[in-house]
Amino acid sequence: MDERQALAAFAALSQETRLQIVRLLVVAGADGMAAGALAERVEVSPSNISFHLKELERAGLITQQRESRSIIYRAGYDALGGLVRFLMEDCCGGHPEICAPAVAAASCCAPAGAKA
Amino acid sequence: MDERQALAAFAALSQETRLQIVRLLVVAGADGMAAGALAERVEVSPSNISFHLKELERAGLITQQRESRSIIYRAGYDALGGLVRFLMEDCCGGHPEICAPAVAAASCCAPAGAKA
DNA sequence: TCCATATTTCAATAATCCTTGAATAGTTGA
DNA sequence: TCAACTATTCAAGGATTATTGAAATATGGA
Repeated sequence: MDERQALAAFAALSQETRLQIVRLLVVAGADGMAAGALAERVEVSPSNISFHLKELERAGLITQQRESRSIIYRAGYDALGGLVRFLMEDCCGGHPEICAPAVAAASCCAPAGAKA
Repeated sequence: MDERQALAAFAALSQETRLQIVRLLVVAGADGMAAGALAERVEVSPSNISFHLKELERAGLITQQRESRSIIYRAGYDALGGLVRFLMEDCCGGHPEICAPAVAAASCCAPAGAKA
């Protein structure tokens, strides 16, 4: 992840519809969701969801895969992780306790036993 | 962290100068940096850095504190952590191994021994 | 008080982004 | 092949955001 990619990713996430899409896909996990299903959930037109999905893909935050008539979108967990890493690089000047809140945040779904 | 705050935060991070500011402050830790020092490092005019610092503060990502003539800015690690948590909420549909890359990302500066 | 330092505010211009609806393209089953 | 379903593309208009330089504010020391 370089600065250019990070900027594109943050820009992608700074729009309501797109942020909702990413969050839905993050929850959906490996199953992903079809474009139409996403459009229903976030209540926007097909053409509008398509516009935003393209933007998210261009930013590298989601992937697409055709499955019969539908196109399934999935969260790009690697890219999301890379984004967090880029933002927190060399953080807190050697005093880990200072940025503990930020670090702890990502233990979101770690299996019991793994700690941040 | 609600959606409104998250959108403001991502919008704030989606601009080159502001992203550089946040990254510098994340590295600076508790010491923070003065507005002028930031302006020098990212090579923009005083008025421009001021504009972007205000934007970052409005988004809740940084804090300011006057110290004699200078105004010292510091990263808001709580807000950054909250942002990550918001993005990853209920992630990966109950399959933690899928979003492991994202979770691992935030072990950035964890003290030796802690791992994600 | 006067000057220098450090930073912010303001107004105007330039650039970018979102929404909308109609038209187009790919896939499937009859 | 035809019709239905699913999704994307395109162009136009409206709205938001960044940059610039000059002027203003706040602080500290002579």
